[in-house]
Amino acid sequence: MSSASDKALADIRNDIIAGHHGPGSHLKEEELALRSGVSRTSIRDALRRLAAEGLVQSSPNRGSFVASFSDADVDELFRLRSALEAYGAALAASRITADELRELEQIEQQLEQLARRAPTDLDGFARLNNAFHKLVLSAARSPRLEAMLTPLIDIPVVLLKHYTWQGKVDPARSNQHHREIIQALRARDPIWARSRMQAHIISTRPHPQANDDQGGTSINPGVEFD
Amino acid sequence: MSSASDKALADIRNDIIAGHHGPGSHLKEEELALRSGVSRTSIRDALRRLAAEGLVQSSPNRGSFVASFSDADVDELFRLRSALEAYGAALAASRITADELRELEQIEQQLEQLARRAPTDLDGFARLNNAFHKLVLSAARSPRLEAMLTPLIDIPVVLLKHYTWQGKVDPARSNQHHREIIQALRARDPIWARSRMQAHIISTRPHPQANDDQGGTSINPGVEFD
DNA sequence: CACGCGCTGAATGTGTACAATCTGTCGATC
DNA sequence: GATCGACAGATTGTACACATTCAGCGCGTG
Repeated sequence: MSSASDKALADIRNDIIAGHHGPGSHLKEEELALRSGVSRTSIRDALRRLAAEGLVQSSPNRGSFVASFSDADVDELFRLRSALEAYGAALAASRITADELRELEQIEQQLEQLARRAPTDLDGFARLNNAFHKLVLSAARSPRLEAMLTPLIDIPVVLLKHYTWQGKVDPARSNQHHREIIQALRARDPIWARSRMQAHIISTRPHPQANDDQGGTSINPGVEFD
Repeated sequence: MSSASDKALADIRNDIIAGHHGPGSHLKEEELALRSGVSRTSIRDALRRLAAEGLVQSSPNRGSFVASFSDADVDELFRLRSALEAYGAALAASRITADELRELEQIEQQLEQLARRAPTDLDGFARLNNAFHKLVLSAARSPRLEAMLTPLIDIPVVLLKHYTWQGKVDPARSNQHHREIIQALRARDPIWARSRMQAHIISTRPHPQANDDQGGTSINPGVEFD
């Protein structure tokens, strides 16, 4: 399945990211089929793949729904992402090419340009930020890691659309981190790259508001993730 | 899609694990459909899910093939699994119930019984070992982590069938590790559980024979994984 | 009024037919 | 003899039609 199903996949994903389907909304197959101009068969295929990515959730005989995330889910997501992407950055430090490093710098400069403007273009920022992280990930040369992590990187973009990012995305600090990551990669220092990436992602994670330390089933910060 | 597709999924997976389809072999849809007594539609669905798990690889217009793993792949797999499952163990330490702990001990005792017999029943050992790890994982109460990790836990079973496990599976040592993990979980000590699990998995990983330290693109042990 | 039963319509699950694509082979040509 | 090209068979991709399941609703009953 290629052309039709791929088109469907792209269409649906774009519509979700663009906010056309809100979290929890029911993705009806026939509706999507009509919208994309392909048959339900291809739509189902695309939905399966999106479910595998975690962007939609399916239940038998009920259909597919856009995934929705609780605060705890988001926290969990970022911790996982932090652990995995830090691992990826360490691999990338050994394997990244000079070309890729150059491209990384280009992206970083574009990010800085964007950060200097007054009303921050959050959309564009997210897109460039994504490109940065995807590029580092691909430099790790681990297809499986890439497959697991790509959805985790994409999901925050969806979150941006529908949840209020708890107050602050700090472009300046984020760019500072990016520079440090590039520095570590250029030095080909896996440990450095690892810790920088981990710190970067954990620090960009949205805070569960006023994390009351009642303990219970909530996550114990700074302990469980590596 | 439930009954037919689920049956297909189970059938195909079992056949792969049982060694009926070797690594790299072409999984022809019609053939599988005949074998499972369902239509190609359901087979395709099952193949998609298996592809998402990484147990099969699909390419457009060519079909699906049983995944095959190079030594480097296997090494990568185990490192990833180590990082993720250690994280899961840490979560489990906070969240596991008394019932689950009891069940864990039961499994461990069965494993010990098996280890005492002369010709080690590798098949049964693998199955119980799997149950142990799956149970710890489910105690972490993180559906996403579970989804990512389950395939990584299952794949070694497939490997056992077709690759020569570099010499030694040491049941006694493995059981020793399991006891320590249970101990850490009962103490509800995330850090302890984490490090025990990590050590356990890394130590059960098959060694890429005589890891010649030529460096290059090969993995630098003890550095990149957390 | 609350509860339960059965119906109905919409949505998903499954099967089958047809279209598109690829792989390997056979033969013609240089 | 080697290479290129076209054909044939097999295999996957897509569409559509039918079967099945489920959620909601209205009706009747205690």
